[in-house]
Amino acid sequence: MNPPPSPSPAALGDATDEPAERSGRGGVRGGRKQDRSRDADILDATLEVLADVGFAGLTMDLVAQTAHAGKATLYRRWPSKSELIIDAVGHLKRTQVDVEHLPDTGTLRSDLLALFKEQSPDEAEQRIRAVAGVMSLISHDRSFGDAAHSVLVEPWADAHYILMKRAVDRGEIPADADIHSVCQVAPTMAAYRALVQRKPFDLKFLLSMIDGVILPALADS
Amino acid sequence: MNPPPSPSPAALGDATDEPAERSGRGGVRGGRKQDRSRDADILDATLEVLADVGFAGLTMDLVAQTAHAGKATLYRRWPSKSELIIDAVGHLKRTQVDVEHLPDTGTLRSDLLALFKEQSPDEAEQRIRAVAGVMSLISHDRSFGDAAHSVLVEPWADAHYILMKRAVDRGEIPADADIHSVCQVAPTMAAYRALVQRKPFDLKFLLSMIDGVILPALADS
Amino acid sequence: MNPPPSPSPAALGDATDEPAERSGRGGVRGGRKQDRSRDADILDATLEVLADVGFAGLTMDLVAQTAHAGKATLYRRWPSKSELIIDAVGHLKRTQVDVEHLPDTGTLRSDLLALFKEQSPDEAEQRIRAVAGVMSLISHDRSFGDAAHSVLVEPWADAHYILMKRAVDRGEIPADADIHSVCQVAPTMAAYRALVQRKPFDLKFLLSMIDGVILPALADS
Amino acid sequence: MNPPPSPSPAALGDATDEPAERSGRGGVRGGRKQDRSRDADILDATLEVLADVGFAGLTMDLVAQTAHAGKATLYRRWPSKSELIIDAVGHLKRTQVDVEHLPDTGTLRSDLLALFKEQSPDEAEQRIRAVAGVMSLISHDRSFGDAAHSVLVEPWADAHYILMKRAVDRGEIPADADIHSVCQVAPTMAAYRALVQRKPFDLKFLLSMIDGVILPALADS
DNA sequence: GCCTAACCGAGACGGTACGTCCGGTCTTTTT
DNA sequence: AAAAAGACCGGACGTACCGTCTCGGTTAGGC
Repeated sequence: MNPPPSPSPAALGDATDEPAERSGRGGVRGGRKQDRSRDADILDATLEVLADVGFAGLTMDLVAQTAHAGKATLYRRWPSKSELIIDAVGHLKRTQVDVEHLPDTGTLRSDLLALFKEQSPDEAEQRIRAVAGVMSLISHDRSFGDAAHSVLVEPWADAHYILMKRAVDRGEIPADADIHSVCQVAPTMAAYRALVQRKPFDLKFLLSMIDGVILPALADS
Repeated sequence: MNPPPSPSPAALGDATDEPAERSGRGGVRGGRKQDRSRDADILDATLEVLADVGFAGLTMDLVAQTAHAGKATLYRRWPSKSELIIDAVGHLKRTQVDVEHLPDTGTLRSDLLALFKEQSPDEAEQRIRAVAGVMSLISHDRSFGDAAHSVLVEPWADAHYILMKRAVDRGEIPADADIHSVCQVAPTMAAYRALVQRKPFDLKFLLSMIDGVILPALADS
Repeated sequence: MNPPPSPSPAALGDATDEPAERSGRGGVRGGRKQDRSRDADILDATLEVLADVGFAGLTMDLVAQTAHAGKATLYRRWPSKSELIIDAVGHLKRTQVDVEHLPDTGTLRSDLLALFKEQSPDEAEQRIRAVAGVMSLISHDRSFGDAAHSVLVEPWADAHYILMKRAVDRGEIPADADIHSVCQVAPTMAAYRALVQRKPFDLKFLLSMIDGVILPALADS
Repeated sequence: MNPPPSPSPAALGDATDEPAERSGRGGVRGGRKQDRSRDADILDATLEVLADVGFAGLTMDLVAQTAHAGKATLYRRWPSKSELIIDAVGHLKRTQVDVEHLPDTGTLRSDLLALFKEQSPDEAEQRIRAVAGVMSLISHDRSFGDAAHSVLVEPWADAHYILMKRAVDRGEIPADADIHSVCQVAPTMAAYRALVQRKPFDLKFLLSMIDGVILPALADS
């Protein structure tokens, strides 16, 4: 549903795709290759530091030290602290919803509830705190919003979409329901709650969404 | 529905509540009074700088210079940069929704559309840009989220609530609909769009909300 | 004999001698004064650090920390590390030869020897090590050579000059001797030994100078 | 008088003196030989860079680039930047004084003047600038002082010694004069002038030395 | 002629210091 | 005592450079 949002420092790779364009005399162009395995180390270190000391306490020196890297290595890959953090947040996405093993209880309502209960509160908390801690970056870099969205909302909207599609397939809800719009509601409002209001996405709120908005919106007219 | 969100520089008031504690002889307490007219100048300067260089480029020195004030004058009124900016955002005129003169066209759908078309796109844009520009503060100061919420979402949720209540009253929608939950949907998702995704809250999106979520959710079951 | 070689950060003081030249509206021009007492603190800290860790180990952060100052305070006064160190070396000069109390033994030879023995070997060693440790700066800044010269050679040349003048006055050496040239010999060669060859300025070398060069050059022709 | 100052890259030789310690089976030791012709290229490049940007602006990357060499090639030959520069200075052609063809005009005074006028001002200037430019190294490496001394002072002191010995031989000056000490005076003070004070070693100064110090010191007592 | 090891240019790497900038406090002078 | 101006401390930023290590490729030897 959402294409992989080109995550990482691409500029360098692109530039070296074209060898021997220096001068007419043959293009010697050697040199040690950039060790791309450092990328992941650095991004992991960034997330670790973020979790440890928060955004306010994150410094490039600390990241470099944690990743056992030189600052120059960081700046060779990312032009600024902001870009590094944005990439690191984009790196979070892998740990998310397992679309292959969604709950299948027979009714949409219990499916949605099961999906909510399935996730580890700790992991969710950590993910939200990481993203919330760096909301600062929204004003620095437009693309941060996309990264945050793709981490916090899209996977859940996808999951909701699948659950609703199944409900349509088994005739639980009418085929003409706008499940594309409805599947966005709970994940988006949960993210807003977490990021802006800093209130937990708890069961009470989820129930008000499911029983007050989602299921009524999908019911037979 | 929402209490007036305590808007202003509180630190000072607290400090000056207790004068004359210097010597025992009865309150020597003299000296020049704080010139409260500077408050507005400084807040205006803050907003001006925010508009000019954005949050990332905003410095206290720059605000002081723009307001033709000394830095000490700023810190005498606000304890930190964050608090100043939060106050400045709270200073944005809250004249968004005139609850006394909401549209009344006969159907909920056209009421909602009329409410949307009523607002000046320019003012809305400015308000959103100002708030979005300082989303940074969310990670610094918890209360900023509340300020943003009360500026961007609450007035609209209130308006939606009133319109839906009217629809209930005239029998257009069933009395047992959870209008309290539904009235949050469009304003919240619009704010999320504006703040996180930085996409405009346009008619197309509004229609998908109204026709895909809100009206179905409020229809007879 | 040698005029005080304008030692210190003068640029600022000069600039602020002329008030009210900002704009036509009156020249408000307030602001905290630069605390000149920090100058000496910082120079002392610089010399202390130099003595402790040597030139190679001297960093601006360390100087700032030792002086309990911010780095900005250092850079407000000196434009670079080199300039600071040069000034610090120029600051050494006060501890030197006491021209008022030169030895007076009756003969030039024993006067010169007494002058040599008078000085504390420790202080001399410290002074030489400080200067030698920062000879690096010679290639950075031309004026460093002057500072080193005025610290290491001029006071001694002055002293030698006075001793030789006395010898002329009492008829020990002829009046037409070029004491102005000869008084430079021992101090200059001692400095060269100390700075370039890193050999001590010991008694053996002094005697070879006095008996091999200075006294013969001043003897009756 | 002065032994040839061991000029060159020793580290390599030492390293290759002990081959075949890898495995027990008898010294597999093959491989390409070090291309010693690069040595001179690199030293020349070092001197070129020194002349261009001075010691302060000299970086190993710049030398490598100028010599069209890799940095590893530099460090394979010299263990540090200092050592490279010292070697480069030692590489300066030592063809200053032709001991076989010293002037012989009949008097010591005109011999000394002739020796001074003989040298090309340009070459002398270049040599002094090169050495002065790297005086920095004195604080890093003790042996640099010896290198500078042997380039700038010793050849001239040797020459002066020979001229004075001749003057003794032909009876111009007494045999008991300490010509060993006196022959050091002018060369040393000239070097000090050039290195520390950065003043030229001009005729005026030379005359003050010859007529004010050297000749009086060597005159009959 | 082929294999192997050390060489070579190029440049990424870890580490450290530089000089700049900014937040929040304190000082000087004026009102 | 509050105001404007700006110096002050502390600490992070992004850059530059040293000395090491890695890359792909080249050049001697020994077989």
